[in-house]
Amino acid sequence: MQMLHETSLSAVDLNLLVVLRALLTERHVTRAAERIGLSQSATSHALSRLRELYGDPLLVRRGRALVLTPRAERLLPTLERGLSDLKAAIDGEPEFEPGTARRRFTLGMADYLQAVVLGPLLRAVQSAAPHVDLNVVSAPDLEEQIAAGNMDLGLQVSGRHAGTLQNQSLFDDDFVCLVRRGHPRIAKRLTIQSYLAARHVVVAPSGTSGSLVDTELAARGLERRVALRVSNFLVAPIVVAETDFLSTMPQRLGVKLAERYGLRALPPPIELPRFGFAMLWHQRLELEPAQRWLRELVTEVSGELFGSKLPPKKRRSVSAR
DNA sequence: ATGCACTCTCTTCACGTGCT
DNA sequence: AGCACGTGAAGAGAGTGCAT
Repeated sequence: MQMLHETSLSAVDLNLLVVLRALLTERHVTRAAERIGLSQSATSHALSRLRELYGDPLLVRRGRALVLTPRAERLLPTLERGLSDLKAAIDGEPEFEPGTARRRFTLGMADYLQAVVLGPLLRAVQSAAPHVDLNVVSAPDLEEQIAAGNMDLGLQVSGRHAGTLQNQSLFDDDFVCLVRRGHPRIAKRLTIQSYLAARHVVVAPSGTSGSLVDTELAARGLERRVALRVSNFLVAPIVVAETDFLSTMPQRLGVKLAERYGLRALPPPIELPRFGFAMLWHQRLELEPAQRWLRELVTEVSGELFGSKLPPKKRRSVSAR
């Protein structure tokens, strides 16, 4: 037989590793044989084959006892881990136990969603799975990252992805307009005239121009003055608080930011289409217990936060939840 | 699919060796 | 002397490769 480092797995009788584990833990051929249900002679022969396989005596006599060689000492933990993994591979995937599980999930979502979802999600994770940690990244190439296996789950605007990823709708959102209190040209209500007259700060995470709002305005033959384009949703309210700029943004975040920065949140002067958010994941993670737990938790948190649907449109006032 | 030869592993048995 | 490991021979059983 060849030395181990020159062979492939197929050339090795993996049952020998079971014998080896018994030998290394018992340090006694007869007891190892009893443990694995072989005769002493067969176990001794197996030890011979293992010695040839490893090119190392593995167990050497010291008086009446057998002691491990340094190679065998180093081998034992690897052997234990490997056989344990093999057993798990045969027995099947163990259930995910959130109460005791130690692992880190990587989630991808824009800063808007981070601001809205992360707080409640972290509280839910901490409560159900105290040893689970999160990495949250704002990746422009979300779907590629998920497909490449770099992310467990991604959240983004529904209907945007055209790939083969699995997806599930989470919640809908509307638009809201933010202006500072005491804005000189915008009174209680936001009219189309004052909307078009204002300077706008637009959030374009991908850096691209044009948005759903501009498309709707263009359909009516209208155009707004986009005086500032930023890539981060959390910058917009600061600009609005310190200038006479106006920002049109997702309502759920907008209302939250209006409270934080002392801004006014007003309904848009024209009907804008509602949009939704969904979570995306790779097909290969569909049945993985830990992934299923994570998706169920995100769904649950989204449901508790927003319900499945917003109230009917045509609201004339916008309030914080 | 079947039969045959070959290989491998295990078992039993016997015996040698080293240690207490 | 007794115990435990190592080695070898012989036979049984299972798996494999190959020819038919």
